[in-house]
Amino acid sequence: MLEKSHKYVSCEHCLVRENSLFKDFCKEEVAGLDEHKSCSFYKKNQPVFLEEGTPRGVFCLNSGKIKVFARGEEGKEQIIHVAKEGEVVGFRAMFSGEPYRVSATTLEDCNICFISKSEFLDLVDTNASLRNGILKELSTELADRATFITNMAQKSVRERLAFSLVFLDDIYKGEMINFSREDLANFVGTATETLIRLLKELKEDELIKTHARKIEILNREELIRMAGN
Amino acid sequence: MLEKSHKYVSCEHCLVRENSLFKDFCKEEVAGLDEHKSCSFYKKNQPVFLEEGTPRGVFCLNSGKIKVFARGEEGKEQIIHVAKEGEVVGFRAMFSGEPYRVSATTLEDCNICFISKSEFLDLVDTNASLRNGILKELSTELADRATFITNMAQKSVRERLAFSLVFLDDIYKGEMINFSREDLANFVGTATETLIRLLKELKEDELIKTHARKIEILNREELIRMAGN
DNA sequence: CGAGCGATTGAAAAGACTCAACCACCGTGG
DNA sequence: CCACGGTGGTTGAGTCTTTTCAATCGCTCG
Repeated sequence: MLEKSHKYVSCEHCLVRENSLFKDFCKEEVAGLDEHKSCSFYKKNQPVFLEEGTPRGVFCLNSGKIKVFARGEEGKEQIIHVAKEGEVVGFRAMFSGEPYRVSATTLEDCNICFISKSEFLDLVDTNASLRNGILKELSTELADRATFITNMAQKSVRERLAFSLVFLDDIYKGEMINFSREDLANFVGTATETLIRLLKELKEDELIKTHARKIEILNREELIRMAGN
Repeated sequence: MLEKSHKYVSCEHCLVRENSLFKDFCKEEVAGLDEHKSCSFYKKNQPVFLEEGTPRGVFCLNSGKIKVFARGEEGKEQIIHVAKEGEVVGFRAMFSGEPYRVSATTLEDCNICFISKSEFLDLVDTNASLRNGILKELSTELADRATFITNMAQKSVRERLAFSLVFLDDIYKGEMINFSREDLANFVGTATETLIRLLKELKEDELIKTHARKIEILNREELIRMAGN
């Protein structure tokens, strides 16, 4: 059961909009957004959309973090992306004309605004700056994924872990990384046990420190070196 | 040294245009394309564009095949994509505002048409159907890469090889797969020696047959089963 | 307080990689 | 026409990483 309490956030006063695709919207456009969007509260570990489902609109993340993942053969998750405040999630599926090919789930409590597909596509049609932002975003992400593939294919698990920790450190700017071991393993692309063993080594080398499940980065530079790019 | 002989192919009579991004162009638009494009002949193993280079336009593949690849830490190639006749290559970089993040090289002799960045972006601005085609293409490819990442992370080399062979079988429709062992290894994401050993097993199981470097698919169904998706 | 899930550890096995050598084919020049 | 050199393909042996399976621990929640 989806338990969503409504906690309205106006786009006009949205603090994270400046990081989003809608950053260049003028006053009228923002007002238009506000009129057509809805807001929902999602609890931790609640699905936002599911593979195979029909895309009905885009999700603008007002607060909280989300994981986007695909499932491999035996249902094992592979986390493809971690989205944070300000990000618009699920807009790729607006253009593909297909069901979702990935799923998204909240990693913590989230406030998420929803804009319907027709509304969003209207905006794309009429707003050149949004359109260009989307083209740029899609292109950049495509290149990022090429790097991701290369890392997966050529780096050791240890290197990928270092890489992932640095990546997540950016996402959790300021705070400690708050990821279950399983999620972290599914992001790095390894078995949970292997991940835990490697985390232990990093702890012994004083590159990180753990506080229960939370991970604190102690030596970012060395992790970057270890990641090897 | 780039040795290119010019062998002009008009877009109007281009047999592969119907598969390309430009398939919906009307007569006038095709004429416009023709006016602004140039044609070049590329020999086998000739670079089309290089990582770090500045994108100046897009390449429309009239005949031949191209590999698109990233380089890992020690310069090892990871092949991300194989493009065939009709495909437009390099258009992602038109939107990202960054240097190329991947390289492209011909796998065989190719005829390639070139459309400059400004011309291409003009077309995108004025032609909604092209624009939508691009948005769709980018989105679909993004999802494909999510699958690619998942395969890399979760499948064994044997499964990835089976997957790759089926994939290449589609690209080389009708013909045998004509890939160096090293390129194939760099596509599967493994060491050349491992690749050769696994090919040998597939030969013993009569799923494939090799003719010198060329690979003939004997049992596609079983390969699909083996690939596991 | 007990159930249950997530985190952790150990031991053994499997998968893949590296290194080193060898083979086979192909085009070149004598 | 043949020896030569070079590149790409193939094989073998040994090693290391990573996975798997099984078991234990520890904490949180009802």
